[in-house]
Amino acid sequence: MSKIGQTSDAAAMAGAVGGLADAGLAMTDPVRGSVWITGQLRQAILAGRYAPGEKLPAERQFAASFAASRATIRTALSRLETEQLVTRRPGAGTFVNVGARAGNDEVAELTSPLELIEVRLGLEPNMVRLAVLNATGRDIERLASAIERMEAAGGDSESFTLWDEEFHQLIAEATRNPLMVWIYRKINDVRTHSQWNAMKSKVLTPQRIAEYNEQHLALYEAIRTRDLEAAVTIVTNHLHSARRQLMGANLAEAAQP
Amino acid sequence: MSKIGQTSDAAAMAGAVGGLADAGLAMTDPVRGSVWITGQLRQAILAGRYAPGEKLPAERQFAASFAASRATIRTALSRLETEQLVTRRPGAGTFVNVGARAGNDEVAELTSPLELIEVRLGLEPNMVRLAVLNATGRDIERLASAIERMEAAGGDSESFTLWDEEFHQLIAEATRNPLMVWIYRKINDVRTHSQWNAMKSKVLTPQRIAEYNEQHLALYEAIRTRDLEAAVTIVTNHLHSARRQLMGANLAEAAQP
DNA sequence: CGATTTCAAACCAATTTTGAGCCAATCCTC
DNA sequence: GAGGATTGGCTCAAAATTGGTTTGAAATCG
Repeated sequence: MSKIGQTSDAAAMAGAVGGLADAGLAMTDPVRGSVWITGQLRQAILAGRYAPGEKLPAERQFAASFAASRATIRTALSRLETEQLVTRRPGAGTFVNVGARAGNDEVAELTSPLELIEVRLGLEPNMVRLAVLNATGRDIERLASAIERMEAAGGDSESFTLWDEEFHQLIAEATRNPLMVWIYRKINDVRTHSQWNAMKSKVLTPQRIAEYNEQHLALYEAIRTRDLEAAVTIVTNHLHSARRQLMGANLAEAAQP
Repeated sequence: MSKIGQTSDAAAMAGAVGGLADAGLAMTDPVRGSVWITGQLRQAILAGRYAPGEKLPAERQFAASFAASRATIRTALSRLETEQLVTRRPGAGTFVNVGARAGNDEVAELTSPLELIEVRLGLEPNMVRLAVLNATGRDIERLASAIERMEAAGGDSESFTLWDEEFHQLIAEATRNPLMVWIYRKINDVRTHSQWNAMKSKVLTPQRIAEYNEQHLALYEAIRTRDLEAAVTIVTNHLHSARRQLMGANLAEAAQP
C-alpha cells in the first residue's frame, strides 16, 4: 500500500533532480505504455486525487489526456479493477472503491522537504508577526522555558528535532489563532514523517544545530521585546538558508547514486 | 513588501523542480455528474454551511448554480435523503436534518473570520506564487473552465460561494504541493463555516460579487500568463480589501447590539 | 520472423442526463 | 380568506455518455 507512495516520491525527486540534466535532451520516453498509465492512475487514486466513490473520467477522455488509445486505457483500468481499486459499471462509468483512500498521514508521506519549506516560507513570517502582536505574557513565559531547555539539552540532532518542533508549536500558539495552531500541527506532522529524516543526519551537523539555536534565541528575544521587524527578518532568513542547505543536500545526494 | 521579490531567484529554482513533477500532466478532472453534486452538497452540509433545520435553495436554483438539469439535482438530493441528511417536503422545500452535523469541527468553530483572513494573508500570496510557477497546462485548463462557469452562473450569493470555494481549491492544487492542498481544504472548511455565513448576506452584495468576479478573472489571467508579480498583487489587494470590509461589518454589527 | 502490444474505428447495450410539462402542496401577499 | 407565486413530486421520450466488444492494421521488441 504505502510502498507505492514511497516509490513514487523517490521517483519524483529523482526525476526532479535528474530532469535538470535531460531537460533539453528529450530522449526516448520511459515506456509510456499501459503499465505506466496504470501506475499514474494508481498513484492518483492513492494520493486522493480522486476521492473514494468518485466517478473517474470516461475512458475516451483518459485516452485523449494520455494521448493513448482507448484499448490501452482499458487494459490499465482492468488492472486497477483487478486490484480492487476501482469498479466499472457499463453505461455509468468507473468509480473509485471506498477502501482505496489516502489517509491524513499519506499527505505527510507525499510532501517533500522542499515542498514543506515552500509552505513554511509563506506561513511562518506571518505567523511570527501575529505572535509578536498577540502573544500574552504566559506565551512568552512558555517560550522562555523552552529556550532554557534548549540551552540545557545537548547538541544531538535527535533532541534538537524534538525541541525545535515544540518551539515552533509554541510560537503558533502564541498567535492566539486556532487555525494557525491547527495548521502548524499538521506541518509538524509532515516535518517528522517526511524524507527530511533521511537526510537529517547529513544536514543537522552539530555546528549547524548551534547556528539554529542562535537564531532561535534571537527570535525569542525579538518576540519578547515585540520587535516585529527583527522577528520577521530572522524567520525569513532562517527559512531561506534552510532551503538552500536542503537543496544542496538534495543535489549532493543525487550526484552519487 | 519587497519580501516577495527577494524570493524570486529561489522561487525560480523551485519552479524548475516542481515543474518536472508534472509527468502526469495528462491528468483529467473528475466528472461533474450527479455523484459529484451529491458529494458537494454532502460536504457542504457536513461542514456546516447549511445549518440544521435550514432550508436549502430550491431544486431549480441548484440546477442553475450547478449548470445541470433539475432531474440531476433531484437524484443528488434523493441520495442525501436516503442518507438521512435532508428531508424534503412538497411545496415547502428541502431541509437539513438536525442530526446531520458532522463531528464538531473545533477549529472551524473557534476561528473568527478575522483570524481566518490573517492566516490567508500569509498563505495565499505565497500559494499564488507557487501556482504561477508550478501550474501545468492542465491546471490552467481547469481554472479556465471554472472561470467559464463563473461567467455563466448568476450573481446570486449561493452559486458564488460554491464557485469561489472551488476556484481557490483549484489554485491550491495548481501549486502541485500536497501540503498546500491539504491546508487549503481546511481553510475552505473554516471559510464556509457558520460565523461567516451569518454575515454573508450583509457582505456579499451583488455589486461586491461582481467586483470579486472581476478580481478572480484578473487573477486567472495573471496565472495563465505566468505574471507572478501581478498575481501576487491581486491576491494581496483582494485580501486586504476583504479584511477591511470584514472589520467594517464587524464594527457596524457591534455598534448596534 | 514471431509474439505482443498498441492503435483506430465502429457498433452494442446499459445508464445517465436532459428538457419539457403538469400536478399538488405550501407559502406569501393582499 | 383569496389568489398568485414558489416548491417538491412525477412522467416521458429523446439525446448524450459510458463501459463492453470486435476487427484488422500498424508498431514495437526479442
